[in-house]
Amino acid sequence: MRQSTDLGSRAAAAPNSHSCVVVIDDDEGFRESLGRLLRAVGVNPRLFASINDFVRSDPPDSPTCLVLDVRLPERSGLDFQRDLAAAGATLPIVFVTGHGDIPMSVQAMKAGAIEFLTKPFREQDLLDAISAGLARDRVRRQNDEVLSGVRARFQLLTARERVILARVAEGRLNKQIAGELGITETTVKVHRSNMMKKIGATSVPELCRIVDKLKLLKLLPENSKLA
Amino acid sequence: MRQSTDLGSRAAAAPNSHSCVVVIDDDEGFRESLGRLLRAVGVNPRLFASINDFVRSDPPDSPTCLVLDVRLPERSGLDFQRDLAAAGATLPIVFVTGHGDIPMSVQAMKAGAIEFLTKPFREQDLLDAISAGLARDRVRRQNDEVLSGVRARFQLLTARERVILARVAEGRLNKQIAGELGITETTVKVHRSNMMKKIGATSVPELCRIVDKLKLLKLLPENSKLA
DNA sequence: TGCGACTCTAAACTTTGGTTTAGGATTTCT
DNA sequence: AGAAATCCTAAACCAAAGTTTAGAGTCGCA
Repeated sequence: MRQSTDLGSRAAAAPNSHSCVVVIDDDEGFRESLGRLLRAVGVNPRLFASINDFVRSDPPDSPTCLVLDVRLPERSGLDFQRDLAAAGATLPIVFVTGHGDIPMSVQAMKAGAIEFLTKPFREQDLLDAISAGLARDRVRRQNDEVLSGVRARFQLLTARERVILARVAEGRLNKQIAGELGITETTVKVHRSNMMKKIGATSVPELCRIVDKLKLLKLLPENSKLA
Repeated sequence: MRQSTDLGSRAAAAPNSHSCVVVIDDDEGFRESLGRLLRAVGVNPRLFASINDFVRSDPPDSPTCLVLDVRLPERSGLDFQRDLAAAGATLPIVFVTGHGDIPMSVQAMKAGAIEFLTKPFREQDLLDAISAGLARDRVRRQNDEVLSGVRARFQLLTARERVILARVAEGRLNKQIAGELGITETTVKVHRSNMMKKIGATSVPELCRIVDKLKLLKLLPENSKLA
């Protein structure tokens, strides 16, 4: 039977060399055996006995997938999942547990877990889930990069330029903007020109796309008092 | 204990009068008791003994939530969920089962189920899930309405106008479009003007938003051969 | 106090967008 | 064959966008 992902496939030489699989489980035997399995398919896992051990370690700088036991000595895996979400970290999580129940699995999946496996499980199922998790994190990281770039350029804008940006993206004419802000059309044109250069847009549609990205992060206070 | 949703709350007189809760379960006793519960909180449920009974019935025209047993005589609830998704119907589903396991619940949640409850369950948990499902379907229906309107207007466009639409939304100048299509700028202006009227946009940003909605439905063939 | 950033303005100019009017050529359907 | 839709074009015109140059007023901060 063919597997549909790259992990565990002989054809994939080292497509995951720049990825990070974190295993957190208090059972050392399981941890080590999982470590061997992962190394066998070409990924270099980081093994931890507890969540705190992981939290204290260096944060990974490559696409990451967590393999997490639900029942852990300090915090439970589900609690940790909630904490991560509250902190804005959306790391993909594959839960693995020996003593799970349906409400647990449902809660985990509702909170965005990639997979919820019960021991014993088929190795390929875990590898597939990890592969999916890494793929998701890869996409998230790419989006984050783009977004942080846009956000940085937005920070370069003056208060006035931000207002102009919003109005232009709404489709208002220079004349209308000038009237609404109580300034002349020439001034609007100057601000607009400077804004477009700073934000890095060469056309209005391009500006719209940038604004859409910013809005996803709620960075624009919609209608600020600056108007 | 206070409930966080409208269902089962005394304050909600009839906020769900225009909604449809479909119960599919082969256990008549359970079906009827669930029906009484739902009527008690102000919703008028439709009860079915099998999936085929529901499929043969009139499709609901108001926000809908399915309450589905996983194990059913003909098709399993999970199979039905997959069939619905394949058919493009994204009805919210609340699974209810007496004989579930973790893989089942994980599969259901992965496929977008609202909730997966095991009998016996707390009534309020079910009501909360139904309420969440109805809310999701309400949002989906609103989006669908907007989208079908946009799609209908897009269908009014001629082939040429659709090309112009795409280029304008990309930020191309009339001069560039004319050059790329091998026609004069005047012609582009005429097509563009007609296109804007037909699609119902009064500004380029407005056009961009419309195009974004269309792209979500993959209606625009990106780079068509008409260029 | 003085520098720098921000905001605003005027005037003159070029480019682009948008509309109208008045056609010609082609295809499609009845 | 005739009507309708589509696609194309020209000329002329007005509105809007964008640029440049040059300068004035305000504010905060070193």
